[in-house]
Parts: sequence; structure tokens; C-alpha cells
Amino acid sequence: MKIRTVDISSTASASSIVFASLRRAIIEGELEDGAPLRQDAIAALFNTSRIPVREALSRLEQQGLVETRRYRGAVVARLSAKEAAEIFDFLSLLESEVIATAVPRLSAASLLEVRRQYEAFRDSRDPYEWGELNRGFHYALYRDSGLDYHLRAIDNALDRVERYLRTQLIATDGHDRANREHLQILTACEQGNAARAAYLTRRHIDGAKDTLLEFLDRPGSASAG
Amino acid sequence: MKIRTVDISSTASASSIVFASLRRAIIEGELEDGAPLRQDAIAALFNTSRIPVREALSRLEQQGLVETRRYRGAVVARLSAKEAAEIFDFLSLLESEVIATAVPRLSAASLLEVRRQYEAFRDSRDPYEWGELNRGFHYALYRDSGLDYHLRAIDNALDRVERYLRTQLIATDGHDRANREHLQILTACEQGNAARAAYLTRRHIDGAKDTLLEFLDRPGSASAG
DNA sequence: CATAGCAATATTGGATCCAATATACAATAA
DNA sequence: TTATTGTATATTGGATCCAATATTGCTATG
Repeated sequence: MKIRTVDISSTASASSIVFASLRRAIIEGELEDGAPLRQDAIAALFNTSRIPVREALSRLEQQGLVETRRYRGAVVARLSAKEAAEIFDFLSLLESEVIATAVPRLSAASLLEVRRQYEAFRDSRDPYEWGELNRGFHYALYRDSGLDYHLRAIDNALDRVERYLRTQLIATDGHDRANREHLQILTACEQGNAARAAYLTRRHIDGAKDTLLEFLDRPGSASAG
Repeated sequence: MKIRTVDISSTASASSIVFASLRRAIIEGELEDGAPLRQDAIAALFNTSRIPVREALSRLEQQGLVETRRYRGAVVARLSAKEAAEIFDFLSLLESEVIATAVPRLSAASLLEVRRQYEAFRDSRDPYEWGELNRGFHYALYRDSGLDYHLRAIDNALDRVERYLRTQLIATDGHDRANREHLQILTACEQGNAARAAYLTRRHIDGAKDTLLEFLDRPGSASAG
């Protein structure tokens, strides 16, 4: 049939909508570290009952984005600079491995898409878009690796540190530098040089980590948010 | 006070009990791939209502152990040989990194604990203990790395493939071989040779993967469970 | 006999209600 | 006055009830 169909069975449930919204609010930093998440209040916001909210909260907890204490409710998970640093290391390890796998498999179409994503990130001036655009660039690079489990782990890790990433991009010359490094990585991929792409990716992430930690150590620098 | 106390606030809730029990049943293979998880039936088993069951199921889904389709219920997540192979690669990458970080920090006490865990695994004849004991050995080795986020990711990944690991240990000479390799790794750690420990760990996991895939490819070999 | 249509049943998703616990605050005693 | 106890309120965890959807089995019809 020529009809454009939609899989109704995968229509969003209330709990999945609440989950997605809360997740976004947390990783964007709209809800700060340690902010309490009252079931009643959230349910009212979405015109629903507390049941889907509780389901969403327990999923967020499983993912490490919120912390729950029995009978005391949930709060946005705190993340120390040390923990953030570890997650950057985690990303560095995984992303360099994934890109090394992806490069020999990158199709011409994928490379075009990567370049498009590179330009979108480069041309954006809205820091609140950067997180999504940065993921778009990296994801386009990694997709052809076929390493779905790795990609999921990377996504979860990015969720945890996205606020810090934005801090780093805003408060330093992070955006310009990311652009330069993205271009280098893209070039290496176009040349089919997997080892170099992996090396540059590793340096890209390690550098972001170092810059951020340096910034956070400066007394008076506000925490992420 | 001299009273032996217990932190009541961390008492287990119904949903966390259901979660832990289902998780164990799934990773041990008591519930097979694709087995339906009826909320009513599970609630009855635990003498509770469906609410905590639903919370547990959504957490399990978030962790990738079950798959849910709206209005159709949850089933134990299937795992193809290809996906299992990817997860082994994931573990190989992470565990070798973690152990390399841990070795220079291993205390004498930790090394003794590692040896104890090594012996416990070596001396066990019950395949259903092997999963837990294997984790005990590895975890004792990794703990001093301080890489908590990495360790959590490793745990989650192990959850997904534990059934396959046991298949591999039972159906081949896996247990003996694992013991030999564990001893090699332990020795490298005692000698403070981080690079060698990492190399051996990588080979240990890659070897388990290859053995398992070979076994699964043999026609007539039952799937994990 | 095969199949479309429909009714009956089973099952999930969500709302409302109740119980258990924590928190805030007032009352009281040293 | 200050620390402690009791009480009122807020909030979460769980049970029960209702609505939406899927599945199953029967019936009728060609």
C-alpha cells in the first residue's frame, strides 16, 4: 500500500512521555543538581496521576539520573567533578573504539551526513542546541559501526555529563575548539584513516575533560546548570 | 550506644524486591528468552499488587533485560549471538582498562581477597554458582581502581550475557580454562604488572567469546538457558 | 470448508484511595 | 532557654478499581 503508516502500538504512553520530558529537563540543566522531584507536582504538570510519574522516576533512577530515598522522594542526581571526570574517561575509551570500528564501514552517504552535522554544529550559536547537535555529529560518525550496545552506553554516559559539556563549551573557547577538532576527525574519516580518527577522538574528549576540570577548579566558577 | 543498628530507611521496598528477584531469575536463565512476564502472575507470586511489579518491570526494561510492548506486556529480552558477541567485546575493552587502573592501587589486603575469590571459583563444582563467583573474582580485582561508573557498566553488561557465559563454562572446558587464566591474571597483579594484567584480561574475555560463538555455531547446540 | 465479523475474555495502563513514613511545628519539662 | 516529646501535615508506597487495548473463540456466510 502507498499509505504512510504509523505503528500505533508504539504510541507513547503517559509514563514514557513523563520519562522523556524529565530526562531532557535534567540533562539540559533546567532542573538543578539535588532539586527535589515531587510526584504530585509533576503529575499535575502533565495532567496525569502519580502512577506514570513513579514509573518514569524509577526508570530515571535506574539510569542514574535521579536518586531516590524511600519515603523521602527523588532528587536530581548530583555529580561530583571527580565522577564527571571518570565519565569523560569512559566516553574517551568507548568513542575511540567505536569510531575505529566505524571508519572502514562508513558509506559515502554517511560521510555526507556527517559533514552536514558538522556544519550544523559549527553554525549554531545557541548553546542549548549544542548538546543535541554534538550528539548528531558523533552519532552520524558512529552509526555504521553497528555497535548498538556501545552506542547505548555512550548515550547514557552523555546524559550524565551533558550539563558539564555545555558548561565547558560556553565558558571557555570550547565551541571553536570543538569545531576545529571535529573537522580534523571528519577529515581522517574521509581519508579512511581509522587509527588517526580514533586517536583524534580520544584527544578531543580528553581535552574537553581537562579544560572543564581546570575551569571547575577555578574558585568562583559556578557549577553546571 | 552499643546497640547493633540497622538502617531502616534502606529497607527493601516491594518493588526493589521484585526487581532483584526477576533480575536474578532472568540472568540465571530460569526465565528463558522471550518468556512472557505477566504482571498478575508475578504479583501473586510475591503476595503483592501489580504496582510494584510494574515498577520493577520498567526498571528491568531500562536496563535492557526485558522488552515491553504497549498493552501486550513484557517478555524476557532476547539476545542474538551477534549481540552477545558485541557485549563480550564491550566487556573486553572495559575490563582491561579497569584492571590496568587497578593494579598499581591494589592493596595487600585486596590481593589476598582476590586470591580467596580465585580459589572459591576454582573449587566450586556448581555451574549455577559460577556466575556469582566469577564476578566476585573480577570485582575484587577491579574495586581498587575507583572507577565506579565503569564497574556499573560492566555489571550491567554481565547481566545481559551471564546465561551465555555459563553455557560457555559448562559446555566446553571453560571452567578449567578460566581457572588457568584467572591464575595468570592474579599472578600479573601480584607482580604489579598492569600492562600484562590488562593484556591477559583482554585475551581471557576474547577467548571466552570465541569459544562460545564456536559452540553456538555448532548445529544442534541448544541456546543459553 | 475457509474466512470475515463479532462477542467474550484476558491483560495492560492509569486513576483513585488508603497506609506507612518523614518532616515541621507546637507544647512541655528540665 | 533549650532539648524533648507529641501532633499535624506532607509525601511516598502500595492496593483496588476502571478504562483501553489485545487476544481468543464462536458464528455466520460465501
